[in-house]
Amino acid sequence: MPELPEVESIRRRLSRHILGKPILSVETELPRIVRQGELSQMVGLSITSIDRQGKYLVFKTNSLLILYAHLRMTGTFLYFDNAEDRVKDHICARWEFADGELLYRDVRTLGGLWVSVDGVPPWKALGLDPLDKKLTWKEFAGLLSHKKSPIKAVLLDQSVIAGVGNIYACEALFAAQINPRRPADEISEKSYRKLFKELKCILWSAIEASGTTFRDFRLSDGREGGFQNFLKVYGKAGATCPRCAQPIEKVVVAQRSAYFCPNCQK
DNA sequence: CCATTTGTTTTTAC
DNA sequence: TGTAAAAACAAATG
Ligand SMILES: [Zn+2]
Repeated sequence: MPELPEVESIRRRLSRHILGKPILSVETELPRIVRQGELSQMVGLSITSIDRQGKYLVFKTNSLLILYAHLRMTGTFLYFDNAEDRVKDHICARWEFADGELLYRDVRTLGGLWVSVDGVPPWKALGLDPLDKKLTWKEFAGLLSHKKSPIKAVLLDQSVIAGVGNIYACEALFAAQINPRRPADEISEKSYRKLFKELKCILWSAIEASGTTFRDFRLSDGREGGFQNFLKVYGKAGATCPRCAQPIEKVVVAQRSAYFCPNCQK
């Protein structure tokens, strides 16, 4: 499930391979995933930069055209040199360069691509990036602490903080020892300070490890990320808590599964 | 066929 | 009017 670290890992790898190369041809194998415009509009252009906004990827080109992408559950971008073997199944779109090929692969096909020529992004509201160097813990606390919803629901709200998904919300709350069901307005400043620190630490560590491979996620070269080996609670219902050895529980918070230690997280 | 998985948008409720 | 909770939605997998 691509969240901020997985999307960032993809962004970094693609940036090393496709910038400035003319797009010779484009094939749309699953038109349904192109939510706006046509990929064929990109033929002849080259990508000048790749940015990330929350979990969206933003491909700017040497024209006004911008390609936006959201990977949802199982989407990923793959890049292969001409000589390399590559996966053949579940490919939704391909961009051909002189020396290689960019692929969008999506097993469950819930992701989306938007071709925009007016500069209007596909998202309605996106909050701040938790890794924004200018963001302070007090600002972070200010954004969350007036909400009455469970803290986990607020962390997942992309209009508040952009990029955190289920895995890293669970892991950050465990590290900060906060119960995912606790209302956001009942959390102390001290706890918010710890949550902000732990969230950033986990996200940076996950980027360092090239993300988490859980079920379908693969890196841009088809290999797995490494952060799943560092997960403490996500997907570990029934396992013993690494902090207190009590069992990890799985509950539903805001229509999402939440994994936590009832003994450590208050 | 159903449960499960996800983030976002839409709808409903307060 | 605004916020919050719930439902809808996309589609494939086991
Ligand atoms: Zn514990």
